[in-house]
Amino acid sequence: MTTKSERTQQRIIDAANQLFYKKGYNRTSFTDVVDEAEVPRGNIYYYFKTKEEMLRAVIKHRLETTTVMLAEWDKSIKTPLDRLERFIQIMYDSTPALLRSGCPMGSLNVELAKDQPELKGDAKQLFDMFQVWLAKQFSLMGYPEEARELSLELLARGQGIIVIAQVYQDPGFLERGTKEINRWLENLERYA
Amino acid sequence: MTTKSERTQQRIIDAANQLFYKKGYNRTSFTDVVDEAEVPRGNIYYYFKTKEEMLRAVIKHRLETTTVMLAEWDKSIKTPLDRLERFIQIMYDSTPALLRSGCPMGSLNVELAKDQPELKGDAKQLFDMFQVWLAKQFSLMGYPEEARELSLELLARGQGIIVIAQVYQDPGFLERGTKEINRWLENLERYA
DNA sequence: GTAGTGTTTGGATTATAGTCCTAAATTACC
DNA sequence: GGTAATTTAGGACTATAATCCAAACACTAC
Repeated sequence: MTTKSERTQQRIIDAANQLFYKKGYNRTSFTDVVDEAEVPRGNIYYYFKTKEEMLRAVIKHRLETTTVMLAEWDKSIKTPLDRLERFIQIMYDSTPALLRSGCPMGSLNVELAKDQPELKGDAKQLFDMFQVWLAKQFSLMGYPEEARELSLELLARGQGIIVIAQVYQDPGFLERGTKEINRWLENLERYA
Repeated sequence: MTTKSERTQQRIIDAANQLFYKKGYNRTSFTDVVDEAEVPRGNIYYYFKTKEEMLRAVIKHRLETTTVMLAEWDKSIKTPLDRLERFIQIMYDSTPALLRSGCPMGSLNVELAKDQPELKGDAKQLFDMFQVWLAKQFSLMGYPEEARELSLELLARGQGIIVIAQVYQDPGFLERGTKEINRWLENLERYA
């Protein structure tokens, strides 16, 4: 059972998570979080002394939910190709959010990479988690040597497509892009 | 001849341009700009009443210098393939800056797209300028129908590679990525 | 039921941001 | 050379941010 305190903390993390995504980390204020989470002004400092701490909690939360998601995929999806395509699928499924606010992982990294190196290190973990999982799939698919490079290439393709689709507010570009990635993956499988 | 006032304004724009790139727009303060440009605190408001205005001036400046650069390329480089490869070349040449601060155009758009729609419109012009020029090259190369799509694809590839290279601080990935783009362009040329 | 720890409040405090003002200095023009 | 317009200059002002505080409340263990 969860205590009330734990639920409050979770409400804060959820609110911060949303706001960091929609407005960016730096443009999100404590006031924003407090309003969204509906906790009284001063209370938030009981849970997070600084904004950095809050961001780390948000990243931790994202890592946890992603871990669960990937583990489920590992269990429920049998072939590495299908798993990779499932990964691409979330891009397609998230079209509205991606057009509005970009990639939650990519845009956070781009923002923090500018001149907040300590926080950047934390945000990078999000990429690492996907990168390692993707590499495993490529490895299983028959590309153990190229696995890392292929995983980075897949991530890069996704990031690029999302940036351009967002700039041009073009869901079609996102759709064609994901289709093209799937073709690429299927060819890799074919010639493995 | 340039007046002292014009030179001061240019110094401000240059300083803002640099800072917006290195620290991001939102994290750059007037104080930062004032210090970097070495103009007295209050003087800056004689030139730019608001930060938005300053950003627009920076974007205008970037558009102007880019226009000049592309016009020069048009003049000095004969074939569309060579022009496209020249474009890719600047990515490779800018490796250190890209690893440090990302793509000046991409990161600005990603930042402003979050929740500053008015400014986002201005930043988008930077992409437009390249997009139109790239499309022209693809058109000349023999792909008039697909020109726009190919230009977006090229931009997307570039953006993706830069994001990943920055996240992983991996100049090699950037190098291999640009090489791969060149191969793709040469194949397009071959089968035009 | 009382002590003690954990939690909740709202407002106070401090720092920093953006913006404005006014007077002095400089430049441009008749 | 003198007057008007432009530019400089530094500090004042306001808004908003992050952070802290101390008193109240609530729950748990004895």
